[in-house]
Amino acid sequence: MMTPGLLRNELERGLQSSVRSIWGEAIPADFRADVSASDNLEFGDLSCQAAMRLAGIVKDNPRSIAGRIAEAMADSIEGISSFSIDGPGFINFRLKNGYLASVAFDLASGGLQPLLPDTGAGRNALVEYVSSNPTGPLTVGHCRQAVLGETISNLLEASGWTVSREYYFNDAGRQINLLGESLAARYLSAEGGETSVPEGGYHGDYIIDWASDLRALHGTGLTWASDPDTFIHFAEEKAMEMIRSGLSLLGIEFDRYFAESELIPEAVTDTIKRLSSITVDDMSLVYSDSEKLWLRFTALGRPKDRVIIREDGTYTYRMPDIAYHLDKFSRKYDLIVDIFGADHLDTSRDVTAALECLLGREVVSEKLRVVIHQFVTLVKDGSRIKMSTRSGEFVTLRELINDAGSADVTKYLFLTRRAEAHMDFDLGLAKKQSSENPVYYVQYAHARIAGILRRAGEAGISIPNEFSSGISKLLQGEYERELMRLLESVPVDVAAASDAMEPHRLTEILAELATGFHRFYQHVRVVDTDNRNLSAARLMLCGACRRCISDLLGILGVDAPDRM
RNA sequence: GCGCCCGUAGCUCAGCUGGAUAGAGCAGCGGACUUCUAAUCCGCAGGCCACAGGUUCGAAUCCUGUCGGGCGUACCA
Repeated sequence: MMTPGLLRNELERGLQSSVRSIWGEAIPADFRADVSASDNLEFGDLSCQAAMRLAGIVKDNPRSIAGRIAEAMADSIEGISSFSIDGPGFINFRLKNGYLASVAFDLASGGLQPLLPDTGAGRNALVEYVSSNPTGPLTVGHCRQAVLGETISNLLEASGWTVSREYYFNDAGRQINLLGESLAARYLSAEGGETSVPEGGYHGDYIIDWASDLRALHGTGLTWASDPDTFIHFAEEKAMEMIRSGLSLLGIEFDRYFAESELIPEAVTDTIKRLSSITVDDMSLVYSDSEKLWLRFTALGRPKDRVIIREDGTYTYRMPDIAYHLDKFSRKYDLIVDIFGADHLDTSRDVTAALECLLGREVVSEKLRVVIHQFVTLVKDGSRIKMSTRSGEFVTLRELINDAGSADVTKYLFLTRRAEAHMDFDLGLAKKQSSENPVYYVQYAHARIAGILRRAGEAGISIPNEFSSGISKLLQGEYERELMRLLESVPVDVAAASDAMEPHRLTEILAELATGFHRFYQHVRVVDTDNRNLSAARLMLCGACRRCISDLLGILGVDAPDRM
């Protein structure tokens, strides 16, 4: 099967060998003749700009270089019908109609997956995301990360990776203690006690509900002084429950919730031992300062040394985080993906530096990929809202989904922006936006196609079972070709999105597909009982489009409805 | 102060491993439903790509600086 990816590879190889056969040694070893999609149909379907980049190297003008390259292209590449030299020196290629139609046929019959390059080849990837500590419900900020992580996981799976989704949380630190103490305060104050939420504690109303649940279960009489573990465990359980229910609203299921306490007891001490045995410029990586233990991050190229063990003997959170990452590496994954908010950037760099020092720079840079996303700023009535779980001021995931109308709308909205872009989210506009949301535009295209397929079924017309050149001869019209060209580029673009781990590109592709189909629909009649062969051929394009849309929406975790 | 991210149409954002006239959605204006779903399509209008330099045959894209916004700069996570 000639796939869009293979076609481009062969074309690039052909161009490269042609360049080498002409100029030989003058060409740098790493020279690549890239082929990309033409952004304007007038310039053909694919375009190569190697000639312009070679101009300086071989001392000739780009147009003449382009001519020589094209002339030397050995045999014509399967699927390419013609080329031309245009503009300053672009080599433009036109794709054969038969090839375009065959790709559409493959899409219609087997969906997107078989046409995607098998980059992962069954290797194992671990994706860590959300990883919010159990201190309260998931908020708008977590939502972006959850959706990002889930879609990246799906995208990796689409390109052949076996993905494990993991949620890491800290169940041993002082935050959990504070949470327990905050619960105790609510519990006791309901009994008329004077206790108030502790300094730095959690003020959210949800803790009041937990307190009454706790009384229902344990009655009265518990005190923070004598039963701290009861409060802590209850609070943690409740918080995890809230988090899980939030995630289920988004349709997200983790393969594993990894608690810090699950790290074997020696994991952290062993890590410290290993770090202690390392010296950089005759200085130990670990040093003590009276009662505290420091890690010399500055020796690893980081801006500041950090405390790793406090005076009371407890670890600061970088330490277990390093140990946890070592654990991940020891589990023999081929790819380890961390998804973090911008506030974790600095820490993540520290952890990476420590890992590079312990495992070797090559191993870490080969396996570890960190995706950092910027924050979501909530805007209400024109002004920004500062969110904080601790102060109890936040908008939950659930409220957000209710406001936006559905989980699908919410997910799609978050995925239209790239991770590094800051996001303003106007709550007041959420509802208004949702009725004119791009997701409906895409879903509507899908529903329209489903409608055509139903109608065709009633008329006894179906997509051909086998591909033949006769089919492509029926698809010569302007709108057919436009749609086929679009469909042909989808697998390549999806593969690129997967390699870059940039899910927002999928929403771009979807919007293009929907636009392409709506245009096609507007101008071309599909079901026509007087032209059954033509109908069947056009139906094939509809089927290809439908599969592409539903497969892509599937990767985003968004529903592809048959009726709207 | 220092580090990272961002600054593109009225609004929300794509485009950023340099390339052929800078794109989309929404908002605005004007057209298209006896025909497979008008949640659609077609057209018009809208831009010193924050600003100033630099590299290049060629810059929204790369480099430097300035301004503006976000995040971090904890013995919180």
